[in-house]
Amino acid sequence: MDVQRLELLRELAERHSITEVARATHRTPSAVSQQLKVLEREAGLPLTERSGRGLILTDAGRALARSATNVAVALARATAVWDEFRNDATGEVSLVTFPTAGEMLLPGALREVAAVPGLVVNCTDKDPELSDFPALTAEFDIVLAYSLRGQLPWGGRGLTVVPLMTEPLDVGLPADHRLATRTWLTPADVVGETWIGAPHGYPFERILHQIEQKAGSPVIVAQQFADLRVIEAFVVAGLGIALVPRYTWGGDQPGRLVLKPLRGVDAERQIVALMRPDRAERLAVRTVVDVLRTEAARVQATHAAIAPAP
Amino acid sequence: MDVQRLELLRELAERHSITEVARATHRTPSAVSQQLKVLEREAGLPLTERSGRGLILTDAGRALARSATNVAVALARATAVWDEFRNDATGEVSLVTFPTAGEMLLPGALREVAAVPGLVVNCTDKDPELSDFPALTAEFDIVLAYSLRGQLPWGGRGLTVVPLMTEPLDVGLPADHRLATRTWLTPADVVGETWIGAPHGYPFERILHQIEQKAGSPVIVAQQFADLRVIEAFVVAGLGIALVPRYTWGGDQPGRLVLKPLRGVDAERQIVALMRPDRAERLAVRTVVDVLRTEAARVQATHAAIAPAP
DNA sequence: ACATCCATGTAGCTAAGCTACACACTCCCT
DNA sequence: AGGGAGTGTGTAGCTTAGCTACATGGATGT
Repeated sequence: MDVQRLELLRELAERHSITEVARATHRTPSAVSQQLKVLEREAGLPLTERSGRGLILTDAGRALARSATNVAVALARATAVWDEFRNDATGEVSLVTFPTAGEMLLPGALREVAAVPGLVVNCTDKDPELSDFPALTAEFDIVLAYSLRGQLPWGGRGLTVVPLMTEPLDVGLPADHRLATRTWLTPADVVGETWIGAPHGYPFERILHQIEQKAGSPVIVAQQFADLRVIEAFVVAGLGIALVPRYTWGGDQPGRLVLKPLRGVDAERQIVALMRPDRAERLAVRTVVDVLRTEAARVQATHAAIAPAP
Repeated sequence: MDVQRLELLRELAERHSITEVARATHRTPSAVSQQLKVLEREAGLPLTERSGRGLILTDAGRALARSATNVAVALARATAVWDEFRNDATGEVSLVTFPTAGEMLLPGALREVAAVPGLVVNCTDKDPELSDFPALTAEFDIVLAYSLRGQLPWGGRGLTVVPLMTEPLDVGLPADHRLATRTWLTPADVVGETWIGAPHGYPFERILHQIEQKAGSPVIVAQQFADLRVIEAFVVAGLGIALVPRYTWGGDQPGRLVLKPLRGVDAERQIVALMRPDRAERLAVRTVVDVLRTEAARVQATHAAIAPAP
């Protein structure tokens, strides 16, 4: 069976539209349609069926698309093998990050990457809801994503996930707050406070729910911001307290914002690299991921040194 | 990378000659040569080098050929997936067997296979030396082979090996032999006898060596035959004793030939199905192998019932 | 030294797969 | 209801990858 056609089917499984597949593969929709029709004839059973004006895969189609992924992985691994033979981690790698990880990891990582000649990394930042991370793998080689402990929204979807670090989420307080002298806090300590929260779909929301459950009373969320800088400004202004990622909080509020660890709830997030399995095999991609891993370890070690965990 | 070209490289790794690859893939040598040249240009480094009038693979070429096998496996698995969807174990499967296994397993197995419409099995028999079994996988989908315990001549070569049964090798005696009343024998019992052996490269030879080692004196091998029927005839004629596979000995010498188990040496052989990994994934091939496995179990159970092991 | 077997060039053809355009269908919005 | 914008799918025609047929040059062995 022709592997190109399988590839098209696999793209269709992700993009849910022939037009989109055509755009992604630099082809005409007609060409895609024709090739899928040939594939269907060879298979001898329907792989797609119309649903409204788009079309969706049948069970057989989905199963075949899954196999197609394995083929793509084997193929990518083959090209990686000979890239290794030439020691040639060359090419373009596209990466999308959420803001805080971009700030924390990318500058250091890209400095390392610059040492590899011919390796180009194109970065963008997006601030998606938690559930939207997997969809980005269709567009980008590497997706920096986060999740809370135990929660794996990208499990079972056949994506490759490489853990980079786990980052504690502390409680950010103004320096003159009544709790600012404590070494650590419990849900009961903070449940009565006014909170600066995050919009729906962001993980911090879940931790506030945990605090409510542990303390037995609801928290008061005054504002909801996606941008951490804004949140920090509000905290410093005394308008509330907030959950702040320990390694990521801004140095632009020195002395005016203090972080206190939270005990009794799983207050940490996992930062991972999320990839389509075939793309994860490319030597250039693997090189970038390796750099990210060491950079993450470096950041974590640095913070542990200057402020040892309680 | 084009998978067809990788396939050609893989064939070249096995057949060691462009002409042979061309013959096997129904192409002209020129076409094969051109495609390999394209592959080499894409790879950016030499994959083959001339050796005399033929050519051999470079290290890079071999590594790439190995990856090509994984691609072929993934691809074969994909076509198997949709064959399963259609419940369509159709096609031709070629099989080569050594004589005794062919006699023991194939009639029953092919009767089972006949129940699957559209599944055709083409069988041949060959009586190769032990070391020649792997080469046959280039030509046949399934190779029935045997090996002694602990010995795996086809390990590390990337072949798929499915165990079918382990068959004890007993000592065949004429019915009026002085040892014919014993229930089992030791190396010391039989080392002084005159033996009918097998030619070089056959596994029985190794067991005779083991007998010599255990008993401490050399055995006398009078004749060397490959065909078991001939051996049995010589034994019945009182010209010597011989190692005889327990499940395979002929019923054409009823009462005139008795088998006695041998203790103290590893007197058994493993009968396995040997396949190229990609071919092993074909649904039709897997179906035939499954039938062979159950048939082997049936034969083994039947013998255990009529003559329980000591 | 000649015959033989090999890989590999070159010219030319066939057919797979693309684009461009036209058409049919579903949805949504006024 | 009825366009308009979205979808997938046919048809005609072209481009080119990849094949065959034949010729060439190097290595082997008698």
